[in-house]
Amino acid sequence: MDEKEAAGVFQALANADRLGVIRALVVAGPDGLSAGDIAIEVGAAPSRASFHLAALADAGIVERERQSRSLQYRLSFERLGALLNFLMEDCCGGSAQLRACTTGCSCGPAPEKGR
Amino acid sequence: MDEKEAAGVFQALANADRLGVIRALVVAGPDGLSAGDIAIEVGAAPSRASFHLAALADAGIVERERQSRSLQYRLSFERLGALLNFLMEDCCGGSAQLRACTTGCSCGPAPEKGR
DNA sequence: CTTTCATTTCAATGATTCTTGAAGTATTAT
DNA sequence: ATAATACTTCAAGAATCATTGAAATGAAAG
Repeated sequence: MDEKEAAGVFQALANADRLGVIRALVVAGPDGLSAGDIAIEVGAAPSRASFHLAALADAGIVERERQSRSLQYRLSFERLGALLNFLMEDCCGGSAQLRACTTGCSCGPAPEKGR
Repeated sequence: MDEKEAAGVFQALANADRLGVIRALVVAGPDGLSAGDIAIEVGAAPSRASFHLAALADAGIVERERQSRSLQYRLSFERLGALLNFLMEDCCGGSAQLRACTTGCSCGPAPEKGR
């Protein structure tokens, strides 16, 4: 992932509705949620929800699959993880200082360079 | 950090020039860089660099301090770490699945909820 | 085959964001 | 004081993004 691609993924995260979608999809688990349920969950009209889902799908953050009438969306943890890796490693050089500020992660010592 | 604030910080990261600024500031270390040096580093005209630096400063990602004639910018690792925490913990509920996709971090087991 | 349901796409509009060059502000040197 | 340096702010225009409601598509049911 290069800077331009990462910028696109960050752009996809740069919206409260879309972060709400992600939160809902994490809660929903591996089965995901239908577009309609997501729309209700974030309190947006169908076309608005669809617009935001398309932005997330374009960025690769969500994947969709038709399930009879409805489209089921689920989160791409791989993609989200790749973005975090870009920021931590490629952009910030695995900075120990940044690592230290990331309390959500019970990290051991910084990994060796080039692993 | 709530969804709206996080969206603002993601917006600040949603630009290749600004990611370049961050990269340059990580490399520069704790002393940071002057606005002029940053402009050269990312290959942008002064006013354009200033515009992007203002976006980063508004989002709290960089801090600045006058040093004689020039303004010295440095990265706020705290702020960047807080964003990563928001995504990992508040938004994604500390998801083991996301953790597993974040190879940059040599994590042990997921931290207990509410630590 | 027509209707219904679920969702997307379209079109129009308004709001933000980005870029550029010119003008303005702060700080130091002569 | 004047000039030079280092930035920022402003103004105008182009580009992108978001919201709304209406129309179109795809899948299933009657």
